[in-house]
Amino acid sequence: MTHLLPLADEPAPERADAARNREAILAAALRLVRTRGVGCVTMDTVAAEAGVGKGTLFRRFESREGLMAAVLNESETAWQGQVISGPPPLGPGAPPLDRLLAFGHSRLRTNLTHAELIAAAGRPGARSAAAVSFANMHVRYLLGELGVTGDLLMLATALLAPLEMVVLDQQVNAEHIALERIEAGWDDLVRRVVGA
Amino acid sequence: MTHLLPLADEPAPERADAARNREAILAAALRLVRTRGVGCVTMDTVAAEAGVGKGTLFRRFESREGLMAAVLNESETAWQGQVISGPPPLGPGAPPLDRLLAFGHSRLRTNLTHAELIAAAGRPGARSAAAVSFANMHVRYLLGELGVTGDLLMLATALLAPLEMVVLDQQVNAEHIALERIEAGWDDLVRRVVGA
DNA sequence: CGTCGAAACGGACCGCGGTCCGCTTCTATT
DNA sequence: AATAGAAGCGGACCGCGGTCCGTTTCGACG
Repeated sequence: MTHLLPLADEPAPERADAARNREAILAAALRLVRTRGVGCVTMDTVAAEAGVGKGTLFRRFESREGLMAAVLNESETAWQGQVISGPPPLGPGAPPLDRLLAFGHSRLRTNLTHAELIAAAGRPGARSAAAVSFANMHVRYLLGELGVTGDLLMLATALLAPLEMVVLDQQVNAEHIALERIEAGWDDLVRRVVGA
Repeated sequence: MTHLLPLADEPAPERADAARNREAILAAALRLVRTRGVGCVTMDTVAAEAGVGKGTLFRRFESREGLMAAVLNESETAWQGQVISGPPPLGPGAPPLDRLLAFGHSRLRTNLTHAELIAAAGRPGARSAAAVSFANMHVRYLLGELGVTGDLLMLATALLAPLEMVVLDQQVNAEHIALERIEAGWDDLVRRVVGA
């Protein structure tokens, strides 16, 4: 038994080879997604490309959805960076309303861009918890800056909901609504909610 | 060759045995979903229960998602009946705002009740096209009655979006938000949108 | 270093959704 | 009633996601 007491229950340190494999897998997956498209990426393929056994994939990333979520997370993180410290109006420096509007447009485009990946990542992935709550927090913050009062968490959720892929997909692929109209509709919604 | 000219291109009449099988399959699926829960219903099981070959399932209902969508559609239709001709405030007879609020609450509960089935029916099913557009149309109508002006299709979509299962699931299962709060949040959203 | 327990590995294996194709059944027509 | 061919049928078959478990590798400690 080691001498130190487990003050905080750390999430288990992960062995060196494990970390190496995780990275190899993620890299392989990213490469395959880019070259062949999401639909053609099977777990066996990724395993082969990464030079590991299939079992390893599933130990590191729970499921196919989990792996896809991890791949998606790559670009998601970059996007979050833009929001937090990128150039205005998306990043800080612009008036709150401008930022909010820019945020919505950006999210819209981003979601549409990664549509396939988002679908493959599935809903119940760890993606939701992270991505959704980041977006929600940011919108809540901007609503606060705008002086909006009320249940901000609910309000933020309401603003974010129409930007979810389920909704967007229906509008774009089934109803063939133009992007500009969706954007305009969202702007309108925002203005009504903030009471401008 | 028959004598009559195909004035309208009818969707092919469906043979007697085909119709019989479709019904048997649907009934079997419904029964199994009720007794064992959605997760335990495999296509082979349904086929056995209905006394047909597996191939038949896939010819009638495209995919597992399609079959689940058909099962779901059963209760969906009943619900639409309530909205169109049921007792107020959900049905006709109450003031538009009351109807709209009742509509939202009802949809919320219904979605939550059929959560599993909705998940199993998947997004890209024919379910969207029908169910979503019915709801949208109804909300649009009520917004009209309330004298709201603007892009009603977008507005209706915005009001419906927070009631989608993707959003609800996140709120209920991940963030553990109470139902009452979600309802109150939606009511608030509605009031802001209609400008009351 | 050598040792030892835990963690990680890999690939054979399984179940399920989905397809395919040779056989059967229906129905329109005479 | 006979017939022809289209529509439907069924179950063997396939590929993929996911699991399991005997073997290998790591790294903490003496």
